Amino acid sequence: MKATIKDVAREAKVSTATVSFVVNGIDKVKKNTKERVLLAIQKLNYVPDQAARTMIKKKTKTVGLIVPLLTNEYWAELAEQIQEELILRGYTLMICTAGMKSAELTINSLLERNVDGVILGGRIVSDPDDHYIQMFMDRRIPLVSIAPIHKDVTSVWGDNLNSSREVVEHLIQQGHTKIAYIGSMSTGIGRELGYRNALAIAEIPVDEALVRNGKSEEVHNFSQYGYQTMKQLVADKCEFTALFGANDLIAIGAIKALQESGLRVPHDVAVAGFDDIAMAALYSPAITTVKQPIGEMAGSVVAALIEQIEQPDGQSIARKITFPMTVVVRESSIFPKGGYKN
Amino acid sequence: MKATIKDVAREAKVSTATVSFVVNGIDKVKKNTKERVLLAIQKLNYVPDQAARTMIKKKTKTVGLIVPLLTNEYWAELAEQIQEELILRGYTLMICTAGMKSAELTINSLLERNVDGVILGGRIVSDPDDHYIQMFMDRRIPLVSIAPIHKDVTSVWGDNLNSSREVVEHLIQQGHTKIAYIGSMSTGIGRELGYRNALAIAEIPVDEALVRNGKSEEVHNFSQYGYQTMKQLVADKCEFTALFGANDLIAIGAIKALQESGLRVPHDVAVAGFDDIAMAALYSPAITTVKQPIGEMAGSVVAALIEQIEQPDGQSIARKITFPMTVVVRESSIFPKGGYKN
DNA sequence: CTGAAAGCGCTTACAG
DNA sequence: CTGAAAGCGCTTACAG
Repeated sequence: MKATIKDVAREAKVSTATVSFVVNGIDKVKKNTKERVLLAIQKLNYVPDQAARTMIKKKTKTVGLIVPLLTNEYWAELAEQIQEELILRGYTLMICTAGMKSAELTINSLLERNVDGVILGGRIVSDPDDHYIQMFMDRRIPLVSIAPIHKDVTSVWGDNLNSSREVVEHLIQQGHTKIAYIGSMSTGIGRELGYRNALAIAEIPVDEALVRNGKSEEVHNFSQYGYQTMKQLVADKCEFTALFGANDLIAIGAIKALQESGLRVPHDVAVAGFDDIAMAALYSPAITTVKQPIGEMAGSVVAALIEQIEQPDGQSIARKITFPMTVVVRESSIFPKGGYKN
Repeated sequence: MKATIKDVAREAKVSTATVSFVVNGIDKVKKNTKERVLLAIQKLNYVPDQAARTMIKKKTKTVGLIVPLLTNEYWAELAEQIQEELILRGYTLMICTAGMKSAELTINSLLERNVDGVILGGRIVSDPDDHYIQMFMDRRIPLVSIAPIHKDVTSVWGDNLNSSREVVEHLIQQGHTKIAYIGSMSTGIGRELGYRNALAIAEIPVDEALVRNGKSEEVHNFSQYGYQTMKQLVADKCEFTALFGANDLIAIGAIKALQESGLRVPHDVAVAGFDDIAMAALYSPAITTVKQPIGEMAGSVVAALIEQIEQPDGQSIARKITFPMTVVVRESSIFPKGGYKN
């Protein structure tokens, strides 16, 4: 049988109020009493019942996270970090993967459960009209996002533009001038702009044939998209000696395609990706990429959300919080001994 | 102000009990009365409070899933599939990653939220004495696991032993006799036994120097573990022409180490992994592995759990449900033209 | 500091 | 059929 606050009170020979004070860290209880209560809690394996608490407080201490999918390591890691941050602050996380058939049901379940707030990991793919965003806002559910998706929603984001510029500048410094770009709607415009800016600063004209941008509907699977797009680039007989892929999975797919076409990386084509997933270091060749400060971003997004939840009258103007990111140079872009053949 | 059942009762001039009967479709109420109540509900925009209901019914329609971590694609996919199955049956999923610092807090939150049931994805790493399993069982929380971790818990599992035997037999058929094994506590004993059985059937004596088994405490990061262990095998000057890694990440880490040591895969060493994560097909070389039927396993584990939740008096004997798995042969183990050098 | 007691909004025996 | 009432497990003024 599950122990209740009454059982603990009886065991510790105090009132339920005192137990409640101890459990909630309200500093009213004599040290001696407190210890007795803690002992009883431990002995009975007491865990407070959230439902009862919720009924009184009208707060569920639950936050929803909507991500496109979990099988992309980037989102998986973000979800882990966000959960960690939330749990330390006493909140529970409910994860929704918006890429599944059941997306609508999952998102609705957030509403039914009366979550205290929602973190949006990018735009909800199945929701072109921001229908859900509007619904959350109508219900006054605090909202925060990982990408700047709506002018009234505070967002946390990496500085995609500048870090993309930096990684492309790294390729340029390696002697490349014919640099291809493979991105998609869902990797965001910032990375493409960074690519274009780097070329502009170096006074290299952009060859639009080398810029490939998949519409998000087409891109369910980044690595496959990278693979197919690179096959296409090769089939189109495009000339290039380097590639900037808008994320690591795209880059890995592209490398696979290059290798199948008999092109070596980095000897024939240098490659850089984005995100620094674990596989970037493990791949062969190890992939030059950009590392996002996921831990910090998770902390920031959680802090912003909890601020909104707990101080609803505070600053309500939506902010954009931008984090710097770091270029990580690895084998896939390093100028090999003997130089490039082109 | 939100309307309560009392407001409705007053409005309809009945008792709260009658309102409750109407709301819950309990057919006890005279048609006339019922209509009056429905009218009042509509007028007041009454929505029952879930928290209050939960407190009495002791059912939250929520299920917890405990996985070691989310950044392993295998667990991420399993989590996605389980969520999909649950949501279609009207349940919400709460995911806990047991590998984080906050593991204890997260698991406790499952108890606080009074989940109706728990799915254990393998043994909880931080819980050597099955303290949590015991706690769930003590509280009569329906429990189901993805690996056979406890004799009283129904489990769903792939047939590790036989599929491991098959993949090692594939290596043997390729002409290999000196086959190394890298596994760990957390990948389970079945895969190692399959390896041993394959050798035994082929009458190849096991060279224990080639069998490496990390204790689970040491193995936080499979790919790194595979990398280091392979470095060690090479440093130990062990003779082998093939490797069976107990999962794909171990295999990938090992390949990385082999390549750094100047050994080519599969020319000098053939490699096979396990799980068929997306990266297995994308890696270079593509990795021979074993594919688990994750969708079916998720469906099965959810069905077993919901059966326990909704028919607690039904079959209570713990079952072991085993799924067959498929060997997927790819480049990393294919005998190259010209044969092996040893 | 600590306890007795009044709820939070709902369900459910138990009477009538 | 319907109502009065006893909880579910917790929090929180209000006394002492």
